Amino acid sequence: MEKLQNIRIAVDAIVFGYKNNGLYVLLIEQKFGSADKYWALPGGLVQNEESLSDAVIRELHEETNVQLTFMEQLYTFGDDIHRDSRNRVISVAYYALVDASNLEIKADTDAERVQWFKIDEIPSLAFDHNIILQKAISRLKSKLTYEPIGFDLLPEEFLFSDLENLYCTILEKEIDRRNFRKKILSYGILEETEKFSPIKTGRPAKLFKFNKLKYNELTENGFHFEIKFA
Amino acid sequence: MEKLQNIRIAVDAIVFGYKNNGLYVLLIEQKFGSADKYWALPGGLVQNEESLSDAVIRELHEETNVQLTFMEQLYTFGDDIHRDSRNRVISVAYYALVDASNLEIKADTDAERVQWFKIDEIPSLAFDHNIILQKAISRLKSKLTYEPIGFDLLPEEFLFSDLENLYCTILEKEIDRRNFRKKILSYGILEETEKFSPIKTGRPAKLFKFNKLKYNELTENGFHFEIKFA
DNA sequence: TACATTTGCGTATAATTAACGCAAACTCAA
DNA sequence: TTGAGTTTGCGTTAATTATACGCAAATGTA
Repeated sequence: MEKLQNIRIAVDAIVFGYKNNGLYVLLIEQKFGSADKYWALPGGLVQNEESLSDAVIRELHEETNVQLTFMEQLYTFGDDIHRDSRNRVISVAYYALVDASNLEIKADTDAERVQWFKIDEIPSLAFDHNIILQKAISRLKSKLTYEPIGFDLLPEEFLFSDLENLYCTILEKEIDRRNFRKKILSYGILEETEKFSPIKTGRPAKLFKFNKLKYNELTENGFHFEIKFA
Repeated sequence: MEKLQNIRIAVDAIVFGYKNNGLYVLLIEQKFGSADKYWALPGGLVQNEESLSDAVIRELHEETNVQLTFMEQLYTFGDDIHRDSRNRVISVAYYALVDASNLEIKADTDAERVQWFKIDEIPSLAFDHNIILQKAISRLKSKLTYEPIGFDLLPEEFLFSDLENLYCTILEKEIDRRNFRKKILSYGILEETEKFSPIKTGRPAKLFKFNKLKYNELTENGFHFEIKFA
């Protein structure tokens, strides 16, 4: 006869933001006991009557107040049965994007601190969260090349140079500015606005908007977004 | 105060096989009570001291005796909290490939029947297994275009026409035989053998082997497998 | 020996990608 | 007011890759 199943199920969230030409991830500081402090991904146990994605939303709302522009299941971590030393916990990880340009994260509470960390300055995290984060970064990078999720990291209206920088920074690649522009424009998924950048250096730059409706329409007709680099 | 978590965790497997120019999936017949019979994906509850992927292997071994050539996590289904009407069960689904050309599935036991089903002749399955299967098919299709997993569905040594038929059948697309051959050969990931097909119609065809070592080496140097169709 | 069939190699053309030139439109400082 | 510095926005050309075919070679069979 089998023993009763005694496995807990949790969700963890990797929230990415892009600001100051850098990719950031949201971490919280967990306090175990008095001196034991660890930065960790936001997350927690799933409630009995709650869907997995609702659990992620709830945990994020409890710990931060970010407004997600995109969320997707990443992977379920349950092969290392001692990833949490106290109990067996299986974690379903989700990654999400926010427009970080215009965002206040929740004020610190007694229990927790919340903070953006630059992607190349991540400390040692609790549990297997460094591994989870690596997987999220790698997924973000590849998704960026075949779906237009870069726009979910930018403000509603953005400069072409912002988009270009975002791609260069996250994918860590050089890119020909002119070919990149030509390619994206050829897709016809951007809308020009009448507005111009407030930045007062060089030739004034138009602000663009991503036309999601148009993108969906094209996609239904077999269009496939793709950004490749040398 | 929170109620104790009461959620079960299961794994389910989608095992694909390719034979007679068709894509097949392995299903088992589950018996609930006397008259209630349902075809379902192989799977079951995860044991306390067992990794997720071990659980899949174990369940498959208990129910079938297939030899997997590829396995990967697909998705975790836990948003519909009533997907199993008896308890809340979250299922981590894995999909796997086998060389079905030379394979005996386990003899029926009293409890269960095991059978290959052609992908376009799937009955109504237990729980949300039709949805899970759809997701697996869609993942298989897309993965086929950017990773060389087609070879995992074929025998060690195969004809070019087999590979070509596999792609046409699974992706449901026409393809120019000559361009397909040229493209695959240009990658240098196939080895010619000295052997020829036993089929006695038309010009004798060479048998080929997939050179996985060579593929891995190329991949490390930035090579990217890709098969696109018009 | 002619014919049906499938394999294996080749070539011409179209489409796409990569590499780069350069003027336009602004700010700022001399 | 003018020239230097900077960034944007639009082109042009060469290289590469994809697409659409043609056709002979090698078998079995009538």
